[in-house]
Amino acid sequence: MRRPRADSLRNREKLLMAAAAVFRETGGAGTLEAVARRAGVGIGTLYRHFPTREALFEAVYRREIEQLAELSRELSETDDPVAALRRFLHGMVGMVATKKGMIAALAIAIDGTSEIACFSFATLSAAMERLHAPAVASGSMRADVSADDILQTVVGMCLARREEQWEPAVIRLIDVFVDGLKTD
Amino acid sequence: MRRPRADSLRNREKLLMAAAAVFRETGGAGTLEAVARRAGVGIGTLYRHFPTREALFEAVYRREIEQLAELSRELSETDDPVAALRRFLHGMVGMVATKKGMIAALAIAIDGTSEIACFSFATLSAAMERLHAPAVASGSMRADVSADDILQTVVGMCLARREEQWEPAVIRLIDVFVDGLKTD
DNA sequence: TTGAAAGCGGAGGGACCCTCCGTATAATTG
DNA sequence: CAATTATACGGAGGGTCCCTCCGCTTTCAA
Repeated sequence: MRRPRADSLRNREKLLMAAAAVFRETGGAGTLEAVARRAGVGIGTLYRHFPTREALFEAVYRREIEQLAELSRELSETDDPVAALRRFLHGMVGMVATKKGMIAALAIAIDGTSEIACFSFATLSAAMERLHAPAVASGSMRADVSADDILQTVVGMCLARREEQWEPAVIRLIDVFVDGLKTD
Repeated sequence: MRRPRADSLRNREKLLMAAAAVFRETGGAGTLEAVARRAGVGIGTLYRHFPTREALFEAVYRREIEQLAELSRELSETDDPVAALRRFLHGMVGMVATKKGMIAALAIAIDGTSEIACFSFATLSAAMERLHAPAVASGSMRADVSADDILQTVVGMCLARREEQWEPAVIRLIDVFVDGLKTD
């Protein structure tokens, strides 16, 4: 098993850079041809590296997803598990509001059916679980709502936004929701 | 100002029937060419009647949206405003889960930018407001979350679903959310 | 150095979108 | 019941994007 050719790695990297730029500018709607052009490679090369649009997307935003996982790891060491969960959700919203690509990454994680979208979802799901399980175990959070339920709710709140300054509203909604999750 | 030609009205109706069928079968992803073919008219005719895909969608699902508005009117005569709001949200989820087209109609109402999508959103927004205002006025619901916030949250919950049997989970989530909305 | 494995590029076929305009038909008028 | 005119019809065609396929090029192990 040879190691990958140098030009292959180079092109892969160029494609990721170009895709990040194009997706940022177009809100994820850019054409793959534009990405290939920008990367200075043929369209065929793009498709060889990333067989579907989603595969490219995910490769671009995998890092974003992993940042969320990282945040959950940090917060999981807190004393107050409900507060940690709340802070995680706030952080999630903040990242979605700030980083152009995150919303697209989440949409894929939730909607996508590709193997790769499943990975994203699993990562987020695990991140959520890490904070959810202690909260339930401590008895301060109701047990009939799963970590995935919460994840999908929060992503849904972010996806279904039309106005410009939506961040404060969603933060408030999350607080309401978490209030509802607390056992009396 | 003459009245519209008979063939025009006939074709419009045929197109709506065909579109409803095609969208039901494809989950809203069917092509406009397929709709025209099914209706037995030319593609040009379709575009004359419905200048954009969204316009056609909305025409098809306007009724669905209006059913929700109707439900809110019925419920607005209840004594317990919070319970009425909760029942409306449950009804909404039920309709989304049952009627194939509703989810698409909602997605358009929330995401769409067309004049016509705005109408859908306004209708739903008004329906929501009809139940929200009394609940807030009665003092049993917090005032810092708007009717639109709730609407978008619930639609988001429905949109961001991946599994098959999602209805019970979303019902539970709504209950949690409404619990959070109640003033202690 | 060299030859095969790996990778590259882009032409091209397919799907869909939407427009345009010559033709056809319904409504109106005399 | 023509003749006239406003409306509407249909689908060819141009544009965009998606994705595949295969002849050519480059890399790298031997």
